[in-house]
Amino acid sequence: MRERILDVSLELFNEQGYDKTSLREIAERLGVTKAALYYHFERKEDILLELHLRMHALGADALRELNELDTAQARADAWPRVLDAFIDQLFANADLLLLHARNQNAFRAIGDDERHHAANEDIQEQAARLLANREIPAAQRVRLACSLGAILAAIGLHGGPLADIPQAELIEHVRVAIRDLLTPDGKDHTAA
Amino acid sequence: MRERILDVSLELFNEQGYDKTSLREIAERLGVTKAALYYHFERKEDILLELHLRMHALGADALRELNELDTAQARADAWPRVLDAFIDQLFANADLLLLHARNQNAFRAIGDDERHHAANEDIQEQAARLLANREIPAAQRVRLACSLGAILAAIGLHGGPLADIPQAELIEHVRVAIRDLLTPDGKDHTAA
DNA sequence: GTCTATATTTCGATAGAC
DNA sequence: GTCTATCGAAATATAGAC
Repeated sequence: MRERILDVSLELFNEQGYDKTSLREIAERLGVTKAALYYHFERKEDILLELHLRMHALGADALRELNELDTAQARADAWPRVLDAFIDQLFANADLLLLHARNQNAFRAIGDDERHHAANEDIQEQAARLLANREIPAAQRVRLACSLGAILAAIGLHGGPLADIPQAELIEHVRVAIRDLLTPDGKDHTAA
Repeated sequence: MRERILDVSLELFNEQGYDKTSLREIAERLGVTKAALYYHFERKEDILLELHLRMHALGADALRELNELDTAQARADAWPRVLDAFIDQLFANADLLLLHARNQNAFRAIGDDERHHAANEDIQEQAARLLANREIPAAQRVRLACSLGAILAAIGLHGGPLADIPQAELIEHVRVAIRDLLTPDGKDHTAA
């Protein structure tokens, strides 16, 4: 049941947003009453928190690999490879990603919560630390940031204007595009 | 006064999100009462709508230029140039962009509103139409989508992990990166 | 585990004086 | 144009029976 609540909540949060989704709606779609939800989750925030932890688990492995590398340059160099493997995983969990992209504000409010900062290292914090690392050339840091945004945009727009493109094909396009983005090619951009 | 309300609202919406920002807070920060706001805006939604119209105005010119081109291929070809000029404008209005990125749900709710669809063509719809155009090769459409996401990410992260990079430098990095992203370079990605 | 009922709070919005 | 005061709705959350 706890699982069904999380599934339905994720659906509704993505459709209408966290704030505009009431517990009554979640309960209705589940065929139960509002009060029943409180048996499984103490507060509404806890539902969102649990969904957040799932995304945290998603990237934990990949980012751990990055952090085990010694030098900052080595981490930057490894990024393309890690990112490439990452893309599949991100697309496979598009709904979790969209939840975060579309409800940044709601998650920020949770950030001040106890358990969030307490227990485990957040994936977002790890990514932020990498992007903030001044030992990496600024140009490369910007490209890293752009690559994340690019992937997220592709996933988000796959439900919209890019809906006609089969996912497998879309992923391949993204993969190649990201590789172009992350590998400066010294092309003459000043044109003729 | 109407201007001050919009300024403060934009601030608060970006800090806490549209839904979690109450009219009471906006009024408090302005040193007036809630009721005073209702003299300038009939509904809370209207504040958000007005902010939306400002972003619409932002891109209207650039996108009009695109739509005046005849063939779909011509529009795709012109995109890099338009986008390049666009980037400056987007960075100059970062707060408006972040508002939209961080409150997608709130804006979607407004989309069903009367005046929004009635009067003018929305910039987002125009961009969506371009991205959905099947006359453009899928690979290129994906790259267009990615470029938008990349720019947005750079702007969003400039307030965070990339804060130490001067804006002028950041913009230049983005400009070059986007150019790499939009021009497939036939590099051998299969590596050695 | 789920229910009915209700407490509590907060918000958007209105009425009318100044 | 701004105020005080209040309405009505909706949401989170709780209490206690089954």
